[in-house]
Amino acid sequence: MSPTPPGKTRERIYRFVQERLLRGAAPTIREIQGAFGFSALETARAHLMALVAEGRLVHEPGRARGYRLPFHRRGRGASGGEAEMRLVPLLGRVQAGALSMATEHLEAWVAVQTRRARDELFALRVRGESMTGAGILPGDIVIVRRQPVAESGEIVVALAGDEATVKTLRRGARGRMELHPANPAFDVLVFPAGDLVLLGKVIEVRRYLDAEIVEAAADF
Amino acid sequence: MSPTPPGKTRERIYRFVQERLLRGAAPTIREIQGAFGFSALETARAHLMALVAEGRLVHEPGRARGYRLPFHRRGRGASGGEAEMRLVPLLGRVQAGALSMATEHLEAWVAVQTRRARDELFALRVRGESMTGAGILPGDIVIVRRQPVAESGEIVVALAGDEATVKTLRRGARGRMELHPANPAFDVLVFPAGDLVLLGKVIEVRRYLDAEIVEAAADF
DNA sequence: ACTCATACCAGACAAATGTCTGCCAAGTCA
DNA sequence: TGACTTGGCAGACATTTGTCTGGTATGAGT
Repeated sequence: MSPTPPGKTRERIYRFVQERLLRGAAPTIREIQGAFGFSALETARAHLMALVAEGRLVHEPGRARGYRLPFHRRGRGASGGEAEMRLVPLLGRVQAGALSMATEHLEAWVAVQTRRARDELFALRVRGESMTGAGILPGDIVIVRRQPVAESGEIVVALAGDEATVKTLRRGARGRMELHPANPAFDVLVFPAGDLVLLGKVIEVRRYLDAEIVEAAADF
Repeated sequence: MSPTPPGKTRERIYRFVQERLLRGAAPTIREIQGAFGFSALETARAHLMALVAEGRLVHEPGRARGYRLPFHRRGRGASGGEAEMRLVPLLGRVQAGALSMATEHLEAWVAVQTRRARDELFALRVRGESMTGAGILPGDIVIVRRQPVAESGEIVVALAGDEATVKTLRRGARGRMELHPANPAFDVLVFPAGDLVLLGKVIEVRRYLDAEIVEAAADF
C-alpha cells in the first residue's frame, strides 16, 4: 500500500485543518499539500473530500479556504429555541428580609443566556468555602432562578439565619430539609418542615479569571 | 462628504469582519463590497487597510481572506468601558486529563460579556478531572481568549502535538514550559522552550446546572 | 487473474481573490 | 484659496486557490 500507515494520514490532515481553523483560518489545499509533503494537489484534496464525505468537515465548493467544522446539532431543532440574552443583577449579598431583592447591594449586571424569558433570575457572589467540593469556589458567581421549591440533590440558595447561603438541598426524614455543604469542614444544616426559606435554584456557576469583566452597575 | 455617515461605515465593516471571523472565516473583499453596496473593490479595501493601520485588524498580504483579529491590545482602548455581549463558538471537548483529541465539532454559541471587543474568544468543553483542584470539573465550559503567550500561574489551553489540554502554566528552568494539573493524580507536562503551542488563556469558567441553556442559537 | 478501493503523482485549467493605477467629489484646515 | 484628507468609483492585472482529467502502485477480496 502506501508508504504512510493507512488512515493515519487522513487523521493527521483532519487535525491539521482543525488546528488551523482554531488559529484563525482554514488552510489552503496547497498548504496541506506542502505540510504533508505531497507532490500532488489532488492527494490532499482527496483526503479533504473524504473527510467531508465522512461528515467531519463541511465544504463550500469553489470558495477559498472553504472548509469548516460541521455543526453538531444536538437536541432541539434549529429554529426551536431562541436563546436570548438578558442582563441579570449581581447582588453582593442577600440578607433576610431582603427577599424583595432590593437593589441595595447591586454589584453589577451579568449577561445570561436563557430560553425561559419569564424566569426571574439573579446572580450572587459566593462567599466561603463550603461548596468547594462541588467546584464552587469563593468569589464565584452563581446564577439563580427564583423558585420556592427544589428537588433533592439540586444546588440551591437558601436563607440560613440572616444571610443567603449556597448548598445542596436534600430531603430528610419527616419532611425535614437539609442543606449539605460540599466540604467536610462544614456542617449540614437541618430545618424542620416548612422552616427553610428557599430563594432559588442555582442554574449556572461562573468564575471570572481575567480581571474586571463584570463591573459597574451604574450604566444600566 | 460621502453619502454614508462618516466613520459609521468603517465601524460596520469592522463588525462585519469580526463576526465573520468568529463564524469561521474572514470575508472576501468582494463580499464586503457586496454587503455594503460599494460599486468598487477599492472602497472596501481602503477601509480594511485603514482598520489594519489602526491596529484593529491584522493582514497577511496576498493571502485569500487574509484578515484576522489581532491578538493583543495595547493600553486602554478609545471607547473605554462598554461591556458588550458577544456570541462565541463552543468547540467540542478538551481532554483535560490524559491525552486525546484537541477539538471536536462546533457545539453551540455562548454569550460572553467583554469590554475588550478585539479579543478573539472561543469556548471549550472540559473533559477529564485533571483540574478539579482548581474548581474546573468535567463538562465545564471554559471561555478562552486566544493569545500565544501567558504568564506563569495562569490557566491556559495548550495544544502540544496532537493534544489540547487545560492546565496551569508555569515557567520552568531554561525556558521550559510546564503544564500543571490541579489534581495530584495527574502528572506535570514539561515542554522544551518553544515546543508548547498555546491556544489561549482561560478567562472564565462556566458550569450549567439546569439543562440546555446553551445550545442552538446558531445557524451559520 | 480480475476487479475494487486506497493512496499517491502530474499537469492543465478556471474561478476566486488580492493589488494596482487613475480619477472624482466633498469636507478640513492653514 | 489651495493643499490635503477622506470616501468612493472603474477597470485592468496578477496571484492565489480550487477543480478537473489522466495515470501509477499496492493491497484486499472474489
